[in-house]
Amino acid sequence: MSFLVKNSPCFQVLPQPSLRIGKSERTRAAILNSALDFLWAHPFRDMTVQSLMTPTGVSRSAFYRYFKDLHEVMEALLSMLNEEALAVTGPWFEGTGDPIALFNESLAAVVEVCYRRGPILRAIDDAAATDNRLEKVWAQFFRQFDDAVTLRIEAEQSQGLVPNLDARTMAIALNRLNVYSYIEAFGQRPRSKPEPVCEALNRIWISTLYGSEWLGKESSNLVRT
Amino acid sequence: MSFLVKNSPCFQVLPQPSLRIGKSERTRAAILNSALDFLWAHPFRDMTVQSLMTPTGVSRSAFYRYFKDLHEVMEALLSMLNEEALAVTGPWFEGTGDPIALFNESLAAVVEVCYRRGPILRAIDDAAATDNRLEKVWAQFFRQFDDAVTLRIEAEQSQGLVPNLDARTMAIALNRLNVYSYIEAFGQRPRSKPEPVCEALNRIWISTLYGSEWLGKESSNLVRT
DNA sequence: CACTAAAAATGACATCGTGTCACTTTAAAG
DNA sequence: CTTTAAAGTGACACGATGTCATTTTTAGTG
Repeated sequence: MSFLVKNSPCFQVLPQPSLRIGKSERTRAAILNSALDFLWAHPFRDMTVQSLMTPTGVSRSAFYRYFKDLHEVMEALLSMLNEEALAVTGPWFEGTGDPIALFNESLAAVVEVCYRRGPILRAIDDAAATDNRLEKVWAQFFRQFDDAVTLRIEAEQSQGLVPNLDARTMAIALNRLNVYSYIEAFGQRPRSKPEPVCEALNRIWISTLYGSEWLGKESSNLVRT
Repeated sequence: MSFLVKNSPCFQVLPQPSLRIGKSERTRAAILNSALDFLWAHPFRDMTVQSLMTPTGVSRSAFYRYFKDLHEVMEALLSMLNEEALAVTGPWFEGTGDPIALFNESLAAVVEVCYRRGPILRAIDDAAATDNRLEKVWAQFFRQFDDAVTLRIEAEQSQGLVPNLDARTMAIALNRLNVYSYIEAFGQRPRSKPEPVCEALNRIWISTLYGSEWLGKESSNLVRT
């Protein structure tokens, strides 16, 4: 899931069948690409094993050599998405520097990722409703961000930047706000423009955590140092 | 869906088989009650036609006399939930009176409804992912609140109470915030306590729309009159 | 009470996607 | 070229769905 390359109509797992890797790896990647292609144009509920294997030219039953079932495919896509999201939110979670500026940056980057992967994000959420195991992994994905945001809020609270509130409850609410705003806006094509969504989320987070007087500003070294 | 009566383990459609109504109506209500009972203890993905009919003592195939499929059952439950939610949010949507006080009241009431119906709410969202028609009805449910909140924000803006922002985008984001916070907190048992959720949502809405200086206050007639 | 027509309920069946399995084909290494 | 493990295949059993012809029940009527 590392080497991602731009390809029509969406980012693919492997650019072209590389001869340097085993046949097994190539077929597995082909299936994942099938899934990305399929979900770009259809909802998860219409996905069947057949629909993923036909484009690969391999028989349906071969699918089960690579994945336990369709949900395991979705789990692979989720782990891909998770990598992309973490890569981009890391800076804010570490959190050395101007908190508001850092947040703005991270938010914009994560919105970009979810815009680009919108239909996949939606498909994962849909699929999680139909499978126990995937549901757990999806919940873990959320919890990971819940934990990080909770820590961040508590850190800011200890500096007096954020008022006294139940950090975890707030983190959970704000993360649901974001993910389901992404799914709503970017989950099915034609997708909404990302900028207004980013702006709205930014406004909500900043005014809730720091107060509305900080909107559109960086917190500057006045407060921080 | 009008006469709702408290009954273990959750609110039922009909208290006891009334002899005043036709057999057909009674069986239909029995199926809906089966669904409420089932979803109180199991996720939607485990629901089958059989699982709804066994408790009624009627054969599986009789189900199709009353509903096209399981999703039509969920549609009926959604319309029930919709009634309950509208009844409680109406006052805020009409919006004559102190806006912040009215909002507090409506929010608390809607949180109570979603707490009481948590597992059902979750089941509807899950089911919507697996059926085109239900997905549309569910989207309409959201749109109805998106429209109402948008109007309300615009009304406040024209009075100078709420800053200039994209009202619709904000309404969509805030509604997703609420519904998916409810689903997260109340969607599966054991459910979280409703009060902290209510408090967090209140904080987010108020500080985003009116500014953090209004937290915990009513806007009073100073501003309004 | 008996009769009848419509409503309600039933069991059997065809369908569809799933997951498994015994078997065949392929391809890489000696 | 041979060997052996990996990759791929077709056929099958399963489970849930939705339909249908048929039977049972119910409610109204003479």
